[in-house]
Amino acid sequence: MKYIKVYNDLKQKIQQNIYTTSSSLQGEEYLCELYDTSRTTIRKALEKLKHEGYIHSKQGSGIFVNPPEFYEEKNLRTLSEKIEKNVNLENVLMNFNIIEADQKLAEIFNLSINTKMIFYKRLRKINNIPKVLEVTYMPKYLFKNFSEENAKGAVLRYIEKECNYGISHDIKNVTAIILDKELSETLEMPEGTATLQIEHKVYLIKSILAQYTKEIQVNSNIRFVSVR
Amino acid sequence: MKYIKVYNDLKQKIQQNIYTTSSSLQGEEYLCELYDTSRTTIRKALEKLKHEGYIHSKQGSGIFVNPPEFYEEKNLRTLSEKIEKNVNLENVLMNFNIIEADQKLAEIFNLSINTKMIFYKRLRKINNIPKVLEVTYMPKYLFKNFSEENAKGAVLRYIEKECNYGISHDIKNVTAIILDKELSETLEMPEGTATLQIEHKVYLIKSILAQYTKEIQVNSNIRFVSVR
DNA sequence: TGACATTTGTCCGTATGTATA
DNA sequence: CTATACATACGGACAAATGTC
Repeated sequence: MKYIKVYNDLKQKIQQNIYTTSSSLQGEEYLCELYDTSRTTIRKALEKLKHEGYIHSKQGSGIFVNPPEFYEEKNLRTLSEKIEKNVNLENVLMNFNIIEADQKLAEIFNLSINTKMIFYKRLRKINNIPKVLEVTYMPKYLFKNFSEENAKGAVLRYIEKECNYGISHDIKNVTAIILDKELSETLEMPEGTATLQIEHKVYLIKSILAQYTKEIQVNSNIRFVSVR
Repeated sequence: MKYIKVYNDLKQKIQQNIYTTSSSLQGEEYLCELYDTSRTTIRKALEKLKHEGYIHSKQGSGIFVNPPEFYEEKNLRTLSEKIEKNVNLENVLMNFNIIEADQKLAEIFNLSINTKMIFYKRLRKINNIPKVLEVTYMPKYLFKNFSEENAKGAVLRYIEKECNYGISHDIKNVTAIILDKELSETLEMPEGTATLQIEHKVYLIKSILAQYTKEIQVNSNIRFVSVR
């Protein structure tokens, strides 16, 4: 796929700051010659970069690179994709079980009651400091071979690479909660601290709900970008 | 613009539930004939609908309509765009002033210290119940005629329609806070309640920061959709 | 299992419209 | 006013995935 190659190459150049912020990208005609393709292909690559917040273009003027804050938080990234290379991410598995769906779970997943579900609870530590407490449910029939070992690793990566499922969307529901005694102990924070609770619904293509997660993040703020 | 017409028409049909969820959209060839256009134009309209979460397509298979939760919260909408028609939104202006930027504000807006800024604080009530407390800063030079009256209305609408500026992105930073005495009184909630504090940065095209807002929302959760 | 038609995805060339400098 | 650069639109060809017989 030619346009993906162009897209990847331009993205890399942008991330390496080869283009200074707001500087122009020498024009579509030039890029056609540089990559030896048609304008259609170049525009498709630019479209993708635009959609992900890397660039914007203006008729009659040119193509401009956006500052990093425009694109860094726009797409769904896993915790392991977010953190830098030199920090240590550890997932402490606190619970792992195959359970049967109760009414609430069945409704969330749009499955019948008593459907077999994978359940796990884990504490994610960065450089040995607790950061996220996660409770996750996944339908067993979609992930027949999912093991404790998988639950300790990068689960979204598992879904994509091992199972070959295409992840489509993640719907996040954010609320504020106050840490009770139990939570404050596991998260090593004072009781009464205000934290963010995030409910995730990870969907595969064709609207299949693959994962329902409730997580509590300590000491953190979330950043989102909406496009008008 | 032909593709916008196709886009609008299909969007309207989707929102009116003319297509049942996950049902197919009769195919590109069919749509070409229906709207009397080329496949390029149809595909451009479909691309836009895809980006906004209304549909997804699969090679060899077809075009499918997504359930409402996929698209309803994906784009930047103002409070007045979100609420239903029959509820009463009232903005109580608590403060309005022209101030000079201190160091922190100057840094946020990337302007020099003492630049003239519009400042206002307002309480947004829905059916007479306090919902959002907002503190907003906007550079005076961008909005020369901005008045108290404008601050009582729909400000994003003012930016777009009255000033003719194009809004590009909104970057939200969400944190959890606990209501102190003063906040709890204005928001009519018990002291100590956990709430969401959202910092907005509304950018125009070319990365110009038009508005910086800090808002506190009571009794609410925020929903976001990330695309993988 | 294999062959086939269908449907979306990719790519090219070309022409014209429109905002900007 | 003019040249430039992006935006829109058309038509055609082939590739790749899917569903069906």
